Amino acid sequence: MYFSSNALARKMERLATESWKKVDLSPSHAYLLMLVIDEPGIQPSALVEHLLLTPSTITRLIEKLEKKKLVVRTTEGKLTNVYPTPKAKKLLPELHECLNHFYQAYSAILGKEESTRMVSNMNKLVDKLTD
Amino acid sequence: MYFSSNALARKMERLATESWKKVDLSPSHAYLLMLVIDEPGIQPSALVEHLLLTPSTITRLIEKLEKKKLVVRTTEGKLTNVYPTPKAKKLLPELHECLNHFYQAYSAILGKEESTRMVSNMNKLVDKLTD
DNA sequence: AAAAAATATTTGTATATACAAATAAAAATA
DNA sequence: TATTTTTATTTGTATATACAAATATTTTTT
Repeated sequence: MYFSSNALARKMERLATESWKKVDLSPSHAYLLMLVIDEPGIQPSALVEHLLLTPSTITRLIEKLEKKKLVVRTTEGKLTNVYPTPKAKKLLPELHECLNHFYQAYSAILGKEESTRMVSNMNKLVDKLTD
Repeated sequence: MYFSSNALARKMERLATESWKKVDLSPSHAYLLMLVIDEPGIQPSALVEHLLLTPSTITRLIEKLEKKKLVVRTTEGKLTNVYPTPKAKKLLPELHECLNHFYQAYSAILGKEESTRMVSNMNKLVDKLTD
């Protein structure tokens, strides 16, 4: 189980990295950016929930996107809002293309049905492991 | 799919790390060590196949176990053999205990049947992704 | 036999992520 | 209102792993 889940994650990472090469973003950065475009002003805590990553990782991802001028951060009190830049919005169609490319890539290998089932099983498992 | 597989791997990593705390080894180190004990003189290239990791990672894992005096390496020509030390052999029962603890931990959460099915599905998937 | 190609391993460096501690602000309690 | 607790985010540092290049050796080809 240990090695299977790790191996699967690494394979998926590779496939995803390949898919997002065109926009020069890692899959995590790309997903985060899409969430920010979809919901401008979204807070890091919300990103944590969507992406199943830890707060520190989210901070690091945002920092990198900020350097690339794809998002901006405004902090008021203890809360932070993350907004997409025009540059990011312009990139959206390409991001969707990459997402689609990735989906096609793995569902071509697994079949759409099996893919869907697998994802939902994994999610169930993750939920159960999240106490 | 991308986040689900990654999240699952991270949860499993945590569960496994917990299980191997007693012997003060990371799961990867522990599995590698068990393989070496099981097949003294095993070569890095064989470990690569068993553990689904890259050669460089295997080298790094062995290096660490060597520092802990749990394995020794002998190199002749381009081939390297890895052997367990007596210290490692003495550790074997504890390693098995940890392995069992880990198995109990996740199959308690998922059920033995679902666990087995999940693992075999993941392996199938990994195989298909390994071109 | 000399040169080229293939194979096994190691080394330098980079990426993704996490944990724990630090910071800072808001909310709850006394 | 002052104090404590909780919540949100960031920072310092560590781990697991990979890729690409380097090294060394064996095998194949010429």
